[in-house]
Amino acid sequence: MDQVRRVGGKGGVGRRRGGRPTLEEVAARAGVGRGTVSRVVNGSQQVSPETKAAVEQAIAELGYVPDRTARALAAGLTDAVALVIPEPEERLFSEPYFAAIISGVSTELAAADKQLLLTLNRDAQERRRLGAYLSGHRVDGVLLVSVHEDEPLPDLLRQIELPAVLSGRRTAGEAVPYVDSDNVAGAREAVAHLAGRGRRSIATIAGPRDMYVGQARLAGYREALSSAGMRAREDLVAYGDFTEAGGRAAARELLAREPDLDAVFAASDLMAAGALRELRAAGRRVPEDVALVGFDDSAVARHTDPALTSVRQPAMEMGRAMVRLLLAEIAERSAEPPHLVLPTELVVRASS
Amino acid sequence: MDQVRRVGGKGGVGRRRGGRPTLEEVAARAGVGRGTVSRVVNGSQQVSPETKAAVEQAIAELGYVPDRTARALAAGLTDAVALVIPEPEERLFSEPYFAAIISGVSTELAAADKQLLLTLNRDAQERRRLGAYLSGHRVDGVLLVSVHEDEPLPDLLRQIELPAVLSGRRTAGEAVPYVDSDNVAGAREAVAHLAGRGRRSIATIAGPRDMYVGQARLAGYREALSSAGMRAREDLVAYGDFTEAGGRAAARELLAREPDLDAVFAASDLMAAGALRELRAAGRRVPEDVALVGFDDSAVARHTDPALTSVRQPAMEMGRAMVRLLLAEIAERSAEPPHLVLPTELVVRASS
DNA sequence: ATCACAACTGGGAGCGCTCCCAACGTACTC
DNA sequence: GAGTACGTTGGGAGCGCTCCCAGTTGTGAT
Repeated sequence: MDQVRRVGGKGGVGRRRGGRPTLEEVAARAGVGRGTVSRVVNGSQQVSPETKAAVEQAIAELGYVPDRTARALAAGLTDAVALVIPEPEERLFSEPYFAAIISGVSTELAAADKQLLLTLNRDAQERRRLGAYLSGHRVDGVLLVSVHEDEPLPDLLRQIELPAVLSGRRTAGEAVPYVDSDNVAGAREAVAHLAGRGRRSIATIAGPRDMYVGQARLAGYREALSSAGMRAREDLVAYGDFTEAGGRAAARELLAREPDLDAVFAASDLMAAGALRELRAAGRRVPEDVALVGFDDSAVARHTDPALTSVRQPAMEMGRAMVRLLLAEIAERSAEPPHLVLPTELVVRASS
Repeated sequence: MDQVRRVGGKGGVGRRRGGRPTLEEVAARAGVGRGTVSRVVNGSQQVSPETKAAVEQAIAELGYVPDRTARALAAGLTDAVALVIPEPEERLFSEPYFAAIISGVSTELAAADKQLLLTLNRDAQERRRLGAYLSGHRVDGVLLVSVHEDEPLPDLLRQIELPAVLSGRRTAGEAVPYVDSDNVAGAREAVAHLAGRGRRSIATIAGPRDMYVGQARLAGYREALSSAGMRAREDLVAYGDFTEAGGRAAARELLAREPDLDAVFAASDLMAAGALRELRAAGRRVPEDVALVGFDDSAVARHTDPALTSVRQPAMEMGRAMVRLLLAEIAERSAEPPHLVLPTELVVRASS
């Protein structure tokens, strides 16, 4: 029986390493020891040019590719990072924000030659299993997107000493490293823009109360009103859940409370799109009767009619920044959890 | 690049994730051998109930979580699957199709307790590195989305004997396992719908010629015309690249060739959205003057004004099916490359 | 009592790699 | 000449697990 060929895997499912050469074989062929090949592969300076050349030739001849699994086991580092998105799929579909984050993360990770493990966690049950997953030593760090205030995962991760970075913070004083966009300033700018156009009765459709991002945008709304010398009226604030349906319901509510409102700032484009529909249904013209501004500058914003003025978040850049922060944390844990707040940009279109 | 490796090798202690218990420690605590613990963890029937209970208690007490890296190395199976999306990020953002595929894949993979490795490959250079990645023994199989006709990856994968499943096929006689939606039938239904509404001059904005999906939808268009007793006119076919801009340019072209066209079937919603803009700009009313149908039933379709009639692809289900096929291939390679073609559904809205 | 056979169980032998250390030059110094 | 320093190098000792093979025990048949 050939031990060389012998492969594991229960149920007879062969190990599929059809003769893939190992470090050892490269070493034999190059006439050097394992350690030397390892040094060459990992770019150590401690190898003489001639030896290096010989090893590289052997690698080329054999078509050797290092086994990352073995490397991970021996070195204790997996060179992989998990991206956790604890959201129902509807949002994943409709919010290009996620796609942009993923794209940014992917780009930056590829540059660092790290791998991306994607985890979509719809429900709490899956979330629980995730803990085991992550402690199963398969990733060096975790990227967490769209965390709710009561999300326990970040703390769990800290407990098992797995570096993590959030996109967005759970609270104002977030204790875990994060990257966020300047939601307060973005909202402020949007509302100031509305005020600047002479709108006097500016309502807002805020995000969920249990998400910092919702609170922040609402705070920006209030700040802008106050700066413009307007009184903040609680009856001009309605809450939505970032969905189109939620936005529509919120708009209906606002219209009922204040039929004369002449502007709406929605904390997401999807909610703005819902509001747009409701305003239309209620016979309001946009922007003539009611100006409308959204948040996210998503594809939806460009396709409504009229196209939505919206606050652009640098989602892709946020993804990249998250990775940079995470890799730094993996290399060396910093004493203070670092964070980064990126600026937003108001994109003015026909709706305001 | 990784000089500051954190311990390992010798001394036994000091490894990265502090006191995570090992199989061996569980064995010691339960007073059994390693093999027995392994059997319990992997659900073997060959363990007496008492022993099993003892081991399970030890596992619970110690909070033991198997190390997947070690398992992968020893067993030769990684329990991970790569999802490769060789697309520029623009499409990833704008086409909810990808998000839906990802979501389906993720769901099905989670159910099988497998991990999802996501790889976005913008350019050919990254694509090349991918080969090494994949042969680096980190995944048991590969899911490939949106493959162009000249994509070499599937064949490369077959060469290194890594099971793969495509979403969509490269050619009519695809030799690699795939899951596809019935593009021909979908297009046929869309065009038949247009003909059924009395449209006589039905143009199409087809997808890229080098993608099977483009060809298939074009074929469906022709079949439907022929079934309706209409002559296929080549001047009523324009090609786009699945983007909005491409759709707009194609619509301009069509309008120039045949000002009297009264319907357009676009091979994607994004192209339909572009066409809608161009039709408007050219003074045509939709649907009164020109009826319009898209493909994909994406979020865009719902947000244009009028909302687009579109062909829905079961993208999420396709993702799930891909995983099922792949897992089957991993378990046991089938002689004939299996494939699955899922039905589409016409969603009629205001544009037609 | 003996034997055959099954049901269990322990632990050796790796999987392919990284780490580290001792050992080897070689080139200087004193 | 011995002594010191340093740049290289080979290979032992694991990393935590699975696989598999010999036990070991228990059971029923002879």
